[in-house]
Amino acid sequence: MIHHRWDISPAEAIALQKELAGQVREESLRGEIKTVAGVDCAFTADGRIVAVAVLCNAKTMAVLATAVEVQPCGFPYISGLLSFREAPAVIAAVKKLHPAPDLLMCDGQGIAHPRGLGLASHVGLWLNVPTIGVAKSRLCGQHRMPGAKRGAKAQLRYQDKTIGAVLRTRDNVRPLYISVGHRITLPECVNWVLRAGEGFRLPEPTRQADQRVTRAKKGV
DNA sequence: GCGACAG
DNA sequence: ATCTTGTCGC
Repeated sequence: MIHHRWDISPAEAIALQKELAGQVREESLRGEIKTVAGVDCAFTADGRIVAVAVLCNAKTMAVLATAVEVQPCGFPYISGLLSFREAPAVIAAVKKLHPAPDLLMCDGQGIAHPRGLGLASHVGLWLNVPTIGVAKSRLCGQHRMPGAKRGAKAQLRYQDKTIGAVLRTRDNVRPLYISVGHRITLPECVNWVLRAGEGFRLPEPTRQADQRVTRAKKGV
């Protein structure tokens, strides 16, 4: 269980990431996964961040509950420091979910990050919950393009290490960048992302959160 | 110095 | 992320 301040400088944030990365655990899921949640953020014109968390039945992906969190947002967007901008709101939204999810999918990288601590890993450590990094584009690393069919995948490599998977979730549609967030293995991440979505590029929990946050944003 | 760069 | 209509393709 980690804890630290969020109102720090970019230089301090980088130092903190290097320190926290060592606490990320890449291990098999424990116990039955009954619920899976997804979270996404949106920003208002007046500088506030809106986060929506959606809890789904892990077997049917039916939506069981949703939670919204709105906060003023201070930290700017800096590639590599995304969690310092979005994690506070994401964490608050997920905490409002009842029951707490058994697995969480975050919109961004997990360990597929230059210092090994993307949004999904940071949130996983903070909440001590298994997380998967589900990103729509690459932050770092190299890879070949996976086949065009749903399920095709390629390794995402960085500094001689496999840090994630480039996964095709729909035929002929841009692949997703999947990586371990915390307390899960890469093969399990790939399986859960595939089983969590059939007709869309994004897995259902993430797609629901993405869709609902856009609407929630208008409501305030 | 040049190019890359999650959301 | 956000500003934004119609349009091409499976």
